[in-house]
Amino acid sequence: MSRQTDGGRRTPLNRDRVLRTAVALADRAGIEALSMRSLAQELGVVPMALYKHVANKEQLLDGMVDVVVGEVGAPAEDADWKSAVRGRVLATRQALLRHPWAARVVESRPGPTPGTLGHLDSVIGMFLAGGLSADLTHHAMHALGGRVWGFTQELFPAPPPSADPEVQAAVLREAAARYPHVVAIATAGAAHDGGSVVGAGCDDLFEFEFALDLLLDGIERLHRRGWTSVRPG
Amino acid sequence: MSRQTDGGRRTPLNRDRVLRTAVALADRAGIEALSMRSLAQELGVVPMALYKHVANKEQLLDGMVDVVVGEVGAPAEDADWKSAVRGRVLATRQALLRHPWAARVVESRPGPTPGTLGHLDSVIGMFLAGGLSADLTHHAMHALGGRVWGFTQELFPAPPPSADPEVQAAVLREAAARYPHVVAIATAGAAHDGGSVVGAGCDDLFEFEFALDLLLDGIERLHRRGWTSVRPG
DNA sequence: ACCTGAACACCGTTCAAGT
DNA sequence: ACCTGAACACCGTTCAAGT
Repeated sequence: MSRQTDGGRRTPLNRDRVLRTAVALADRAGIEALSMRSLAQELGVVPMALYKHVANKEQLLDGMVDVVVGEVGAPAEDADWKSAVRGRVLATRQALLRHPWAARVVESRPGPTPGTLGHLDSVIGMFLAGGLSADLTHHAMHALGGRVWGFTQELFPAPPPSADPEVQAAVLREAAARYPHVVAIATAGAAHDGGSVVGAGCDDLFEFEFALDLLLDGIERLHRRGWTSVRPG
Repeated sequence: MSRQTDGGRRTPLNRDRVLRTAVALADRAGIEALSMRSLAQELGVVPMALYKHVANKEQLLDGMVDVVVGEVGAPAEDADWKSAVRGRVLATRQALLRHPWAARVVESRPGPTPGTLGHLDSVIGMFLAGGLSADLTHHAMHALGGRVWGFTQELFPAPPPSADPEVQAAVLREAAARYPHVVAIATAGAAHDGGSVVGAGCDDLFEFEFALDLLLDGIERLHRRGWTSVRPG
């Protein structure tokens, strides 16, 4: 249904249309369903036609990342550095959440794209504008790591969604014997989500902000102390 | 050369030999060179023979992860919780550094393996033994995120290794115009590595410990304050 | 200038057959 | 019980040819 039917003549391909269709296809069918061949079919075109607009699949993925990065709005101007960074990171998180495949693809890129470099630049600029030294800012960026992109790789994405409550109980009993500590904190920490104990997810935003604030507060403390890295030259 | 030549009769395959050969092949040739077919060839066997010992490639990767996790030694017993966790995390880091592909594969697994669950269990046990509440421990584990595995996904793995110093200078000049903040902290922070400014890497262990200690210190502070998560039930 | 067809060298996995 | 051969339904990418 999304196939082009403009009276036998197709609107000519261009890089932008290729990238946007790829993003839409990955959103709908999952990133594993995105191949040069499936994307070509989606565009009503033969696979080879794509290679006039993207050099190869790697460059296609780079381009898709920049489409998503482009969806992050402009940074706020007025606030202090800490809430400026905080806000920007959380805004990036929102953009990435709209495309479930995006976090994984960003991680998999072997190097920065223009879009991701621009994003890094804007976050670094906030630290520097707040008076942090280039040295502290450098390490702060490393410490934030994946969180600058608005995601954290979780220990494991989702707890197994077992339907039968009897099976759940049996699984839990066996797990408690083998991994007592895991079960202890899973049942304690997940209580707030209201669901069944074993299948309950965590409050992702809470966990994300918990770690983000732990890091930002620590960085602020170092900044106030005039911290510098003392290392052998 | 590594092909079996035991007088025409092959030593029978078993799961352990399949996994260890897969680990060795990934170490030597890279994870992208590991296919069911290349692994079979390495073992002097037809691809289908592997499927008697691992259900599919996913299970092969799970098994490889557990081989690596098995290389992490036993945890230290006596220390306080903070240095116990710190030591265990750094030991895990060492094991993962021996297998460059391992961090990426751990990240890519859709769920925990017995080995990774056991590893999580031991780290959680250290927090609980130190008197942290299950609640705080839960969030602490989330905050540590990938760091419990001994790695952090870097912003980007490696700076481009450009040979010609003239090209380097030109690249730097163009980058400085477009991404001034990135260049500012790259040149400041990388100075300690002694190499050329643009191609210098960072001190990975320093960055890793910087973030790890920021988190552990923050967690310790919350613990001393008797922190609890207050969330709507 | 832009798109196509046919082909190459790969994948993971199946099935039915061999020893 | 364990391994094999042939085949299936895929990949990304090339080359030379079409319009």
